[in-house]
Formats: sequence, C-alpha cells, structure tokens
Amino acid sequence: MTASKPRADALNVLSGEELSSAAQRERRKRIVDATIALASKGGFDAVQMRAVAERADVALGTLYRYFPSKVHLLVSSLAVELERAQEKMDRGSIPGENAYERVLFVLGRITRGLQRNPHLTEAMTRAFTFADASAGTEVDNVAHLMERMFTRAMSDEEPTDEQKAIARVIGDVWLANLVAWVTRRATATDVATRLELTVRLLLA
Amino acid sequence: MTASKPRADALNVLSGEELSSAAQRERRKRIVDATIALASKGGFDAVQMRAVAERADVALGTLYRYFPSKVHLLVSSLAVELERAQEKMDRGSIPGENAYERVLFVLGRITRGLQRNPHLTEAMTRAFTFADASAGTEVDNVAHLMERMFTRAMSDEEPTDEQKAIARVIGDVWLANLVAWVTRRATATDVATRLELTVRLLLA
DNA sequence: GAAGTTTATAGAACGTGTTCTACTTCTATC
DNA sequence: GATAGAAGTAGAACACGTTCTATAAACTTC
Repeated sequence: MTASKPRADALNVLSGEELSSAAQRERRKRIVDATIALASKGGFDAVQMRAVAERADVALGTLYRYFPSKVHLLVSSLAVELERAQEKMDRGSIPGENAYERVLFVLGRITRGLQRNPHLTEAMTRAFTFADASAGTEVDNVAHLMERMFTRAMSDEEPTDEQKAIARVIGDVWLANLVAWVTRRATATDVATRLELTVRLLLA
Repeated sequence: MTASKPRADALNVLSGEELSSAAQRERRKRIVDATIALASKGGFDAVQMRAVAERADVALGTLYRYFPSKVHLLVSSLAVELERAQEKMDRGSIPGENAYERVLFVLGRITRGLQRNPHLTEAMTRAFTFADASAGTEVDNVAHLMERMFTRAMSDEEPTDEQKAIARVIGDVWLANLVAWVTRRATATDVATRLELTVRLLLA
C-alpha cells in the first residue's frame, strides 16, 4: 500500500518529461499553444483560464491539473519561448569582436524579437514579475535560461562566477526595460539606448 | 455651463496637493495608512479593497474614487514610504570616501529597512512590477524617487546623464533582487552580495 | 476482461477586484 | 437659508481566477 512510484505533486507544473502518455504531452502542448495564441492577441488580460481551456479543448479542471495557476502557465510559456529563441541563436554564430559587442548583438536581437509581439511580451513579462513564491521553480528556470543566454554570448568557455553575475545584472536590467516598454513608460529607442549603456558599463 | 475649473480625472490618483478640503486629505491619509497596515500584516493578498475601505472608515466607492485600482493604491503607498526613507536619509549625512561606498551605504540601509517589514515589501514590490500602463504615472513617480535617491548618494552636485543612467541601472537591479528575496528565491545575503558586486562593476 | 485507480469532463460555487445604482450628505453660490 | 452639483455611503452586481463535486473515460493489474 505504501506508495513508492514518484507522483507529480499537485503544487507543481507537470513538466514535459514526466508526462507519461503521448496524449498527455499532446494536451500540454495544446494548452501552451492556446496560451501563446491568446496572449499574442490580447496580452495578460486575454489569457483567461476558461478561454485557454476551451481553446486547448480541455476541461478547466484539467488545465489546473497541468498548471496550478495562471502565472505558472504564463511563466512556463515564457520558458518555452526563450528556449525557442535560444535554439535559433545556437543555429547561427554570434558576430562581434568581444563580449561587449556579442552580448549587445544577442540583446538587440532578442529584444526586437519580443517587441515584434507586444501583447505576448506583456503577458509573459507581467506574469514573470508578478509570480509569487509558489512559482519559484518556474521563475528560477527562466532566470537560468536568461543567464545562460548571456553567458554564452560572452564567451564559448564555461562562464566564471563574475561572468554569471554580470549576466544576471544584464538580465535584470533587460527585464526592467522590457517592462517599462510594455507599460509604455519607455520607447523602443529608450530601451536600446539604456541596454547599450548598461552593457558598456559592465563589459567595456 | 462649460466647465473651466480643472477637475480630477476619474482615471488618475487624487494626489495629495489637489485635494481641496482638509477632510479629503484626512481621508486619503487614512486610506494609505490602512493600506500600509494591512500590507504589513499579510502582504499583497491581505490588501483587500473591502478591508482597506472598512479600516479607513470609507465606502468602497470612495476608495475607488481616490485610487482607481489596487495597484494604484499600493504604488502610491510605496511612493509615500520611499519619501519617508529619503527624508530620513536627508537628515543625516552619507558616509563614504567615494560614490561606490556612498551608494552601497544607501542601498544597504534602505534594503535592510525594507527587509525588516517583509510583508509590506512584498505587497509594494509586487504591485510595482505588476502595474500596467494605466498606473504609468505612479510608477514613473516611484522610479524617479529611486533614481534621485541613488544620484544623491553619488554626489552633491546636479547629476550628469551618465550618473542618472547608472542610478537607473542600480534601481533596476535593486528591485529585481528585492523581488527575488520576497519570493524566497534569494537570501538576504545573496541580495547584499549581488548588490555590492553590481555597484562595484558600475562605480569602482 | 473485471476491478480498481488515475485522469478527464462539465459545470456549479466561491472569493476578491471592480463597477453600478439609489440614496444621503456636504459645499458653494445666490 | 434655499438650491444645485459634487462627494460620500451602503450594498448589489459582475468578471475572472480558483476550487469543488459528481460523473465518465482511460489506464493498469490481476
């Protein structure tokens, strides 16, 4: 009677790997796709749990079984998007003479990418910064993706602690500026200028 | 018939100055006090609009007339708190040989101050980062207070553009770390270390 | 393939932010 | 001090995130 098989905990996202059947991976994918579609159309507010469930052709209860809250859902979708962006990056090589130029290239590219889909960006960044302790795992996951994205741009070697720290700072500033842009307190030009200055201060 | 007297717009916070009667300033103060009290006790979730209204002895409709949303309310309260902190700073002088040391002193002091009241800090930082475009004015106001707090620490002169930019970067990193601490993704020590590193990179 | 367990479904129900309505109380102007 | 308009009050109503209930379908295991 004593359970031994590891079971997915009700408080965590059902992360892709541990989903047994193909039908379940299918469902999970439909949910994330629906989320991204709705977010792209109307931002954070348009990602309504009932609407996601309906669009993913899944019952509301099922949605909550896969993602325990709207924030978990959106932050997980952000992770998916970042992974996609990283993969695209990995396919080409990053131009630039030094860390400064290379990081700036990566930052510019991903920023412009996100700015091409303002609603989606708004939904994901707001969820990310609003996340409370219960979504800590997912948030850490995204933070880690960001850190890696920037350390890879700095050098091909294994990053030093200092480089990791710099990457984190860049990530913090990047996110803050993205939020400022999303809430219309900064223009795209503002964002570009500030990021350039930040990276210059840190890496030049 | 044509209105000429400037009227408070329904979409903006009724900021202290333009409140005509003393009774109104009284009410506004009661509301902010109630907000801070509730936030101190139970954080963002405990700041329930009905509870704030009751505690401030004001009708729910009146609360919404003064602050058009929970986020406006909390961000405005954050501004009040920051102003208080700034005043306290202004009363003493900031020790330190150079900008690096002085900024670090200010950062350490205000960070520890906020960490002494975790729930309040959680409520205010989450509101701040969750704010959407409609609260842009209030958010800008707080951002400006933060910028000034750090530029003052850097030097007594009028700050240069570069100094302002550095102050903004520090503010972004500071906030990101505060949020990480509030959501228990970073310890107080982590925060202190990272801030020190950031300031060193930027100012040393 | 039957029994038991897990997973999914439909939909009601609940909590809290926000809005709306009907009524009362202030305040300014004549 | 009568009156018009603004501001405040009490409370219903609504929207959406979240939880709960009852039932059905899909799987394991014998």
